[in-house]
Amino acid sequence: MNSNASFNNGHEPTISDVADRAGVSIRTVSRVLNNSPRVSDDTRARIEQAISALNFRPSLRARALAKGRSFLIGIVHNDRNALVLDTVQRGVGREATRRGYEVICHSTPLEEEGAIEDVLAFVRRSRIDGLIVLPPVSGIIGLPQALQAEQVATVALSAVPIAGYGSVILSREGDAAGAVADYLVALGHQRIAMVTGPQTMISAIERRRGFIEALDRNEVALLHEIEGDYSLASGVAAAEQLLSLSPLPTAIFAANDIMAAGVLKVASERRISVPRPLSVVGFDGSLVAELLTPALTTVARPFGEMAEIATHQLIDLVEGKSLPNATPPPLRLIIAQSTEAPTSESS
Amino acid sequence: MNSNASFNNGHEPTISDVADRAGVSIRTVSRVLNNSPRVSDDTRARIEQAISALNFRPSLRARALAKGRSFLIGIVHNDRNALVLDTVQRGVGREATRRGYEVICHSTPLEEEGAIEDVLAFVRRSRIDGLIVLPPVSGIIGLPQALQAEQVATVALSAVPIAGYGSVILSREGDAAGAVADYLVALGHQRIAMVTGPQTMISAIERRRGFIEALDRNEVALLHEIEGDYSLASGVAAAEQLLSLSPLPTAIFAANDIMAAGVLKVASERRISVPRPLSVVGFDGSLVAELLTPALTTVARPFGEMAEIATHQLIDLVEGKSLPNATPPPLRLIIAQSTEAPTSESS
DNA sequence: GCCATGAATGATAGCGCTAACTAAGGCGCA
DNA sequence: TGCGCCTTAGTTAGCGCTATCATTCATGGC
Repeated sequence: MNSNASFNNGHEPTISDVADRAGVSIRTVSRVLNNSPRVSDDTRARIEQAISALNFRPSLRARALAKGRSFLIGIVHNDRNALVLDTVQRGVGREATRRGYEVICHSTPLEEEGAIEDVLAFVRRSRIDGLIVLPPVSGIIGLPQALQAEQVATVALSAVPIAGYGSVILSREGDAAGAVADYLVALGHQRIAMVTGPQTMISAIERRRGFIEALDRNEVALLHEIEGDYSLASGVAAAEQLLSLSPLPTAIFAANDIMAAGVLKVASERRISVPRPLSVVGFDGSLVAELLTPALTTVARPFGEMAEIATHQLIDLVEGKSLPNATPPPLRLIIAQSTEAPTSESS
Repeated sequence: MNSNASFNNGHEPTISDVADRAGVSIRTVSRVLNNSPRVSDDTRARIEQAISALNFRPSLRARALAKGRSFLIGIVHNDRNALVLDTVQRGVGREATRRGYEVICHSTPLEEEGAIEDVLAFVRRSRIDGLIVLPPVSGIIGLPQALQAEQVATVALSAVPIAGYGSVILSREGDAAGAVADYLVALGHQRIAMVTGPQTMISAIERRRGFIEALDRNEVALLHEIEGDYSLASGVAAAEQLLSLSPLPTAIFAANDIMAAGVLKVASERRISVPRPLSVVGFDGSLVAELLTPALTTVARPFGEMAEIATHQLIDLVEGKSLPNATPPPLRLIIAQSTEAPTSESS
């Protein structure tokens, strides 16, 4: 359509090209670029016109060098976040672009000792201004302190408050797990079992706690629980035990969608159909939930919005602005085909 | 353990700190940093020792400014790549780190017109030195030319050769689809149907072509084909038609795992069990394949290694080295529980 | 009318690194 | 012994911006 061709004399236009064209000094152009108030409307208009005429955009790297900042923010994640990574990156990217930053991603292993060193190496090497840490990496003990020592502003996503981060975007996973319990009890379930996540991980602890506390409030006792490690195999192993109980549970809550997939596998093998006589609930709201048969009732975490909020806070932190308390959107129970009221004879 | 504390006098050590400590000029330090040969072993050793004593690492942004390059490479992907994104990023990150580059990710929408503009805006804004483009974005008509005009080195991952990119890392998806056909025929299937991907997308065209050509070679005619769009809903819709055929197909090949999940859903609804009398095959080797019940026979694409190779080539391109022809690892047929020989009466 | 006041703009020194260009030795060879 | 040559190391001018001064110019109170 319109020829956006820059008047490129062999190189990108620089701030002095703009200054020449507008007939001012580069200092004044710089003021306009930085929204400094001491510029007359007239001059400002002339400069802005020159900027768009030349299709000029300031060099991030020159600005970075002069300002002593990189205008880069990092995301630290783990392959456990694979299913939500794209969503998170989009959220971070939207807000970062709006504010003139770029986003660097780093996938870190989760081995106890190596992780902190790995993250620190990443921070030092890339010279980012700020960092967003996703769970479960955010829950690593000692990481906030290590990052603090490294002088990098950090915002974490987490299921519980953690001291040491510049800010924590909370997702109330315990509450959401409680909502699952309420929902199952409301359907009429009494024999409810749970496959928990690894109790070394904060999110897993929270999901278990929230679920059990809500059952208590409903005066229903947890029939049985088995600890998994969020993997498919552990979901299968847990289900094999739970589905050998007699009488069978009428509902199983798995602490993530992947283990729930394992439960569905074992149920299918044993010809126990879902949702009746067995209801199954997952957690995460990942895209696998709807692919499974039957589609899984699960809890969706609004990672896109959380990421956006986290980025907003992070950049405020980097730029020394005050941090308003952000309230992230709540988690949402997504009811699909894997849950139903228990059959009458078994309730 | 060991205190890695830098002798930080309030700021990161710079090249002149190193020069002072080693008793040489910064020019000589710079030569060491850039592996220039004209430095005596003695001096080099002294400088290297000073570097590690100060825990100095050169500022990427200063180097970027001086060299006129950013040492940043970008990955352009799309939410369709969500399931492999983490793998790709790891692969790219490994090689990029090794060579002193950082990785910026950008998720781009796939609307026909908007995509090219979106990618160009990203390239201009971030000032990356090079770009890796994943399918299906890599297949957008006109994109290679637009990127060429933008002067950014680009390597694409693709199922077919595409003119205009600096280099293309090929995954022979047609061949892999052919291997699926061979495998099904070898099992004894004769009534085989396919759910294709959208025939506007290169990968979808290739998968269809490879599958049908291999069936031809085996002298088996494709019973029926329905075009989907790689979504779950389209998989369901296609399966509803295919499973209304009479006699039923004994095998269905879906062009991606997600549509295959849709086929499993419909099969389950209609109480047609898998793998007998109905075998189902997917494509992608995504982590959903193993979560499904039964676990899906599928084709794994070695994205991690492809990404690593792509990055290697890209950086060679950026640095003006010659490009050796890279042979990416082949795709792999993963045989799981969703396929089996057809029941004798139906073969 | 004169100087304090303040707004608008300019000159210029870095930010930390790279890369011409220069300069200083050490050596072989006539 | 003197000369050019090669190797090694230093000097210094940018890269494109920001930000600290300094400067100019209009204004207004006395």
